[in-house]
Amino acid sequence: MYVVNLVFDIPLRHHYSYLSDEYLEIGQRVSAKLRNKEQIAFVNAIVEASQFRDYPVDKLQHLSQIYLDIIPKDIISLCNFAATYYHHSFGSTLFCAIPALLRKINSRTDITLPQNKHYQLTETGKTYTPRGKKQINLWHQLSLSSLSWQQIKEMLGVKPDKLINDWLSIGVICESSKPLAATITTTITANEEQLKIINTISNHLDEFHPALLYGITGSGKTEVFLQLIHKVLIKQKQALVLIPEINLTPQLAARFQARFPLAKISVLNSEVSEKERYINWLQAKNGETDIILGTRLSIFTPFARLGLIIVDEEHDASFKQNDSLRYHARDLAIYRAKTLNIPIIMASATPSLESLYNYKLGKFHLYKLTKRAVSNAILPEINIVNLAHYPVNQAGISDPALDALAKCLARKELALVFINRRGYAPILSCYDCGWISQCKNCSSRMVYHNNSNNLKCHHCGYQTRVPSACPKCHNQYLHTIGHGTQKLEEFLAHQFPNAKIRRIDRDTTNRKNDWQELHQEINQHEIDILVGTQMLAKGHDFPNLTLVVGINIDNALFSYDFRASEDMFNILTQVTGRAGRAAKPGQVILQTNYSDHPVYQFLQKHDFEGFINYTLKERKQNQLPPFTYQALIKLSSTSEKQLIRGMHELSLIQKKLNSKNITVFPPVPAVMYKLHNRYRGQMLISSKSREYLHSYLNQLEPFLAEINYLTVAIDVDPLEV
DNA sequence: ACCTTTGACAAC
DNA sequence: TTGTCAAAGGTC
Repeated sequence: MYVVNLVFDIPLRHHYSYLSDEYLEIGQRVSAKLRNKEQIAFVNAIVEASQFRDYPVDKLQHLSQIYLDIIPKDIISLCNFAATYYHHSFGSTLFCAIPALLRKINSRTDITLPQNKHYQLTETGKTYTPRGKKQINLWHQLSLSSLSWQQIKEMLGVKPDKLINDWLSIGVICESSKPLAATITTTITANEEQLKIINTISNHLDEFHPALLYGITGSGKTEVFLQLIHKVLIKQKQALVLIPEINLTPQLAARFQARFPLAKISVLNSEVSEKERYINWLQAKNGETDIILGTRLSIFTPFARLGLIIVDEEHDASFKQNDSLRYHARDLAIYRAKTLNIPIIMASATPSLESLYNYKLGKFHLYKLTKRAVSNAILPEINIVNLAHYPVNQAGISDPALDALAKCLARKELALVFINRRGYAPILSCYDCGWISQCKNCSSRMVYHNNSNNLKCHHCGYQTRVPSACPKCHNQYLHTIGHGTQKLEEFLAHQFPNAKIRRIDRDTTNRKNDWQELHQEINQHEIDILVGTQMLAKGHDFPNLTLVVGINIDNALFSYDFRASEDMFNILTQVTGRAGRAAKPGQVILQTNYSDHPVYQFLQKHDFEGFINYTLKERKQNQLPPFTYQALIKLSSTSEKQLIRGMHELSLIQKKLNSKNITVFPPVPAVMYKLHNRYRGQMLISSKSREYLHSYLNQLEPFLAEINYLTVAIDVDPLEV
């Protein structure tokens, strides 16, 4: 008889003990009654019942069921680290890290994995005479190379089990080992710069080697990934590639598959069904998968032989999860690479200040790609249009920008107009009484969408019909304030009636097919002008694009969030990087009221390093990250009264604690005070030392647990302050 | 007397 | 987190 210590999906520190007749593995999935309710749990520890002292053994219950799934040790230790670092309960952390199918009590996990056997012709098989067109064709293919069950199925068009069994029994074919994933059909030569980096990193494949790959847009970072992955595949190891958004996945997956036709590549993101995720999880764990391509959540995928982690667009904020376990996938990836003793490549055209600072501290190795990969491709010329001299029209566009658009149309080349705001106009207002389109759930305005004739809140999703008159004073004439993608699209269609204009934002382009269609249309030169939000900025390659116009880009300059200008610089670098990727030179026009602002000066000179040094200096002066480490205590409640009570209690707690080497800012209402019908407040804690910050949070935690009349969360290394 | 809301507390 | 329990407050 054994006593097992179980981890449940509850936000508590404590774990619970049960009796088991069988010996169980650490990480094994079981179910047991907790508070009279059947729940899934995982084995945290196991001892002989006679050795157990913590609780009277005769009062323990037996666990109910034992499953076959086991969370591997390295994932458990990753969760342990994440739980400690992000001050989240171990139970909730572990349950975040596994496929949803494994979390639920009644889900079917008795899935048979897809067939992955391979077959080849035997010596006798080579003289066999198959009958029928399809069989002849199959036999012919088998005489050329071994084929997988899946490939045979595709050739026959039906389930091949019967034929395979027949041929196996008469000795025509036999099972063969899986062909090497590293087999490449196309070889692509890298340029000198790329080769040098590939060769250097190749020397560190068997050790922890945190590499920051800083490569300008279009410099061919992906080629570096592919060649390094190839080297990892040759060693029969697996690779994990983390990418920020799901938009880019199909393109990237296709490129990887084309390069490694025999590799098993699994995609992992929120579009993948729960069942498929579970299958991916199992296949990566048992070593069948060669490459996982996925969003932040894939950092928790178990691997049998992980050999390399790549974090593409390492600066991207979507690697940070902003609810439940508030982890940063890049940072967990570093931990994972360190414990596995493998290299990790963090790549970006605009690396985060945190990573660059880590390089300056000697923690990361820096590799630079400074040239565009396509020969002759040069960085676009950037023109700053000072709006003091060139006023804008009703759609927010200046004359120089319109001129450039007209010329681009005449050249029959593609133009991109970037405006980071979807909808028609961000506010609808009555000039008579001052009514504005306020959301009833949030402290934000509802955006006017003219195609659906709706007012939509972009924060909570609430929408209403556009009122025909002012709801307050019944004035017939309501006005829009500001510009969005729809307004711009409407204006450009009017201005250039013969141009084919395509709007790209979350309202038009949501599903993966949309992107495929878009790329097809662009490649067939069916589009003249793209109007879109930052969705367009990331990673896409539009060969004929030679003009980029940036509208309404000043918003971020004077934001409450100290990271806003960094984000804006990055997005603009990415957007402008779309222009002139092929042999044609590109031009960028940025409209601003603050043309003297350093951000624009650095942008214009393509001086990322200048911008970084300027921003680092500013951060140092103001004692901000990366020079200090921050944590946010976030409070929220549906009752404003309770929130105020919570903020008051938090400030009392804070005064009681020893805050040596810690700066604690008093609790304040959040910038978005009301969101989705919840009132929100926060307390910022900052310290020059990570250790001090963590020990302060440990001190604070038991007190936070006592504030149980509202939701309290700790956000370590928050990205939005 | 009876019903609903609220806060405190415990889970093996 | 979820669920129970008792006290408190309100209604018929």
